[in-house]
Amino acid sequence: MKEHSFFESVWEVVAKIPFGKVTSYGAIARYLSTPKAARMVGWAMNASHAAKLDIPAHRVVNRLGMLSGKQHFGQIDLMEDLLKSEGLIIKEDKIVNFEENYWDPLIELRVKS
DNA sequence: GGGTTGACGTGCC
DNA sequence: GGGCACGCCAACC
Repeated sequence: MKEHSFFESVWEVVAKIPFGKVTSYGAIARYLSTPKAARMVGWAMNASHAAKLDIPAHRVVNRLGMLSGKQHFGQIDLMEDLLKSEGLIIKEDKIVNFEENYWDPLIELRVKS
């Protein structure tokens, strides 16, 4: 039995992001009831990458839809390319159709009434 | 326990 | 929209 650290909780949410959808670090943080720990979400992405986990970190951007973490993908254009291949429109490190493809775990993973 | 870190967010200019 | 200062907090040393 493995303890669920904050990082693992983040990875669990990110892994549920559907193809072609994106969300923000803050949204994940809010979903985990720690809205002020949004920075940790980004750190968790870095940790997941280091741990070689299969986490779609490219689907997580900041609240402005900007590819703030692109420089952590090894190749600068990798994140942008991955998102483009999923139907997203990127212009100058920013997702143009961000709101259209925004996936909020608070809504999507909420227990439907 | 204390200082540093950080792929963020909010407020303000 | 861009830039800056500050806050926030889990993980790390």
